Amino acid sequence: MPSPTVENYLKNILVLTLETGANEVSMGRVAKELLVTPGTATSMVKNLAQGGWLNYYPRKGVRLTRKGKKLAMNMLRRHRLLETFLVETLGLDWSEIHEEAEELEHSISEKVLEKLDQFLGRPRQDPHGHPIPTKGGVINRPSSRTLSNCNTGMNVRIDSIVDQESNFLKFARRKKLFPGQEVRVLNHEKQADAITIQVGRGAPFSLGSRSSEKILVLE
Amino acid sequence: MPSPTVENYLKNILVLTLETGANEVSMGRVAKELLVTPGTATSMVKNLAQGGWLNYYPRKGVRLTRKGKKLAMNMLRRHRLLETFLVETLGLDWSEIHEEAEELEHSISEKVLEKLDQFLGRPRQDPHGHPIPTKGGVINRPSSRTLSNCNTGMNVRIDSIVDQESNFLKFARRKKLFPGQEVRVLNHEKQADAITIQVGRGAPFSLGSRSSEKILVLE
DNA sequence: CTATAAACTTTGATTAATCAAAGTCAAGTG
DNA sequence: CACTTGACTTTGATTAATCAAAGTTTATAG
Repeated sequence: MPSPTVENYLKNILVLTLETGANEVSMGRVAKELLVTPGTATSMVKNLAQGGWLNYYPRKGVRLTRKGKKLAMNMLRRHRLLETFLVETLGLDWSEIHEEAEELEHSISEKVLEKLDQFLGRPRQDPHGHPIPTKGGVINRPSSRTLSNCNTGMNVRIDSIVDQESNFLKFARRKKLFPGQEVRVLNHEKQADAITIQVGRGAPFSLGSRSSEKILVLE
Repeated sequence: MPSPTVENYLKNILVLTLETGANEVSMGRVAKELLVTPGTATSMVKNLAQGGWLNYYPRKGVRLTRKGKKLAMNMLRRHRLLETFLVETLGLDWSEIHEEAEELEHSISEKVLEKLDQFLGRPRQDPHGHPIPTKGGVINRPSSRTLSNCNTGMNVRIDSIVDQESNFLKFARRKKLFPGQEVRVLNHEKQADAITIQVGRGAPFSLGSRSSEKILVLE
């Protein structure tokens, strides 16, 4: 329902708030980011306030409402998934993908996006290393603990698989190593460079450190 | 440069001319196809004539110029390549792809389109069996001769594979049955419902009529 | 407490695409 | 030939997004 312009304003305002830390953004910054004259930004922002996307404090700035933030997060998700697709699947150059995604993000449907996410193996990060918001509109700050630094006896849950290489992902799928799965560390011999785990109630098996470093976990 | 609306008018006018055989299209048909009121179609068509996309003969209809036809063919190419991608790669349902492609075709760049074409293996037909125009804007009328009606001793070249079902395509790829390949018909026993062929200098093998009907060839 | 600069807002105009409704034309029918 | 019908065109209004230029506010420097 919202126009591409609305989507753009909200996405850019979100990015500005994430960048600056503050959650209010001045009109000057908005206008500059969107490459429009200040007058245009003011009148557009009034419409957005009218639509309940954000709160507008004249001569102060704007702040996204919950509704606005949700939409903006979704746009960010679209953008970053598309960038991932363009690099990973189609092999476009890093430098070209931003503009391309900028266009496509407005016309891809929720359904196609979901299929794309699935096709890509639900990546957590885009090619620039930026986190991809979830469908629910949350940015998962990636866990810094990997399976390779868990000790014998620990029970952890898989957060994500860092490697997007398809052979590794196939292997991971076969072993049921995917986000959300419970993993029990049966044995970790640092010297042997091997960790023996059990996924759910499956048969135990071992991984070398190369592999176990790619698996991010939560305790 | 042309707006999505311009692209839509031209593409739909092209499709109407292809469907009806005639190369002039009445305003009534244009308005109905584009789901706008007749007045809207008239004024839009005047703009298009202004831009050199088509010739407008009041109370008669419109006819695409060379320039208009070129753009329209390009839109058709985009549409059909996208439909192919949505079915083949993302596994969307046949029934959903038209609307999706209708949106995406306006925002995908020439560069991404080219990569997509490459990724898909330069398909000749979309999932509905419609031919995909070439980059040059030409529709390759598919050959009407299939491998199933070739006789013993003939040498033919594969034009395209009609079936877009991925298992069949995988099989075809394994057997090197793809557009451009030379095929020698070693034996065709009509009664046995089998044709024995040799692709390039490969080992001979046989196909039943179900399969050989899916392979269009040129003599 | 003014004066000025910078930041912001208002105003009025423009563009593309659309509709509703009124007007016009062309083709037959009686 | 006059009349009706259907197809098409014209007219005038509307909407979203934009700019340029004029106006207002806030902060700061003297």
